[in-house]
Amino acid sequence: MPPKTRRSAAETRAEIRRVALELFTEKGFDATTTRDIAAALGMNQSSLYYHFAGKDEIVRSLMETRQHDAEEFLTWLQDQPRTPDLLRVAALRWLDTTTEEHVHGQRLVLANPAAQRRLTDDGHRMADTFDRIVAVFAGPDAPATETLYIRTVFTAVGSVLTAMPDSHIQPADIIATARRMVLAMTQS
Amino acid sequence: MPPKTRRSAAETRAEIRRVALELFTEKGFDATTTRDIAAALGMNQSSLYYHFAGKDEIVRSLMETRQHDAEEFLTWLQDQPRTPDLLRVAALRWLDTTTEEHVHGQRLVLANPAAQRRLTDDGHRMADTFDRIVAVFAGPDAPATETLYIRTVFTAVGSVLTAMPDSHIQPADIIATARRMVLAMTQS
DNA sequence: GTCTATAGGTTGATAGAC
DNA sequence: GTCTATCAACCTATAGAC
Repeated sequence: MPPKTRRSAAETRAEIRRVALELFTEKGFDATTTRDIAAALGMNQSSLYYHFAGKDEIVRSLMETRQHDAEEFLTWLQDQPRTPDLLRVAALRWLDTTTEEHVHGQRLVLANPAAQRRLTDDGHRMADTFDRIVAVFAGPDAPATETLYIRTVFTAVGSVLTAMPDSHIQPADIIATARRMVLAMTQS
Repeated sequence: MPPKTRRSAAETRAEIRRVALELFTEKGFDATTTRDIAAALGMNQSSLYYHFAGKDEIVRSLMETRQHDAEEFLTWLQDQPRTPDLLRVAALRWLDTTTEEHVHGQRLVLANPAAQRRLTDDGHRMADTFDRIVAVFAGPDAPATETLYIRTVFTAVGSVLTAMPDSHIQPADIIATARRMVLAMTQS
């Protein structure tokens, strides 16, 4: 326990992130002003700039990409023998790397698709990696519906969140439902 | 063929809607200015206000809700005997009412979830109707994962669009993939 | 670290000529 | 119907006192 100080810089930074995540997810990034964030914390709008370089930086720090996870997963995937049940095994493995915090991040991204494209060039790299993951199962000559199907399997969490964007749903329930969806869509 | 006039009011209105749909879907509603829309049409920003009362009105006219379809579907659904395959039959029936134009509308909504909540109170009514549809299969005491699963089945088109937001994908392919997803998720 | 004050820039919308 | 001109409102970000 640190002695009763006012509030450390690191704590305040975390508080800003927490409030911003909530507001950006609920009202959208563009519609959320820096004043909104500051007001929710009972502080002045300009004080945010002591902790973050700007509004963009706040949302960027929240849109933690899973780029590294995805690349690691791709490496593993490409080393696997192409057994008939590989799609199921792989999709479940990917799902297992999804933490509750990732679900909150996914919610934020789905609530602000345009902002993600605008502000994170990491979103593009993530999309590239996903293309390569899908390509393991559906080559370049595969029909569009096949590619789409595979892709939907791997983005099951996003599917469930799209069906139920309400932010009070438990991340654990989202993940559990996504698992059931993956199982159903990969029955042989 | 109408005689070579400059451009009728109805035609211009349609053009504005077409361009706005594209921009709102790609850049997002908040990030798209009335100047952007006007520029894409080679006209002045203020001229838009002859055809629409405001920016909000344009997007509202594009977010055509399927409220009527959904209510009609709910009425039909509640009259059906609760056979084991009702979920599959019903989900496919709902899917069959989805036109290509609906897919474009869905894309717009998914690209601007916050704007929909802000500007259309019709979105809430739609959500209510969907709650009642889902309730036919998962009562109030059903576990959250069951409700989520049913909901995901009925929003299959949204799932596929979330997996692949690129706007160059053919609506027919989206619908076909959604059908395959519904079939897989409703195997008995 | 947080405040006040304000600069600097966009934006949605209106008024009125043609 | 479309234009020019303009405004009031709002936002992000900075400067500088405390």
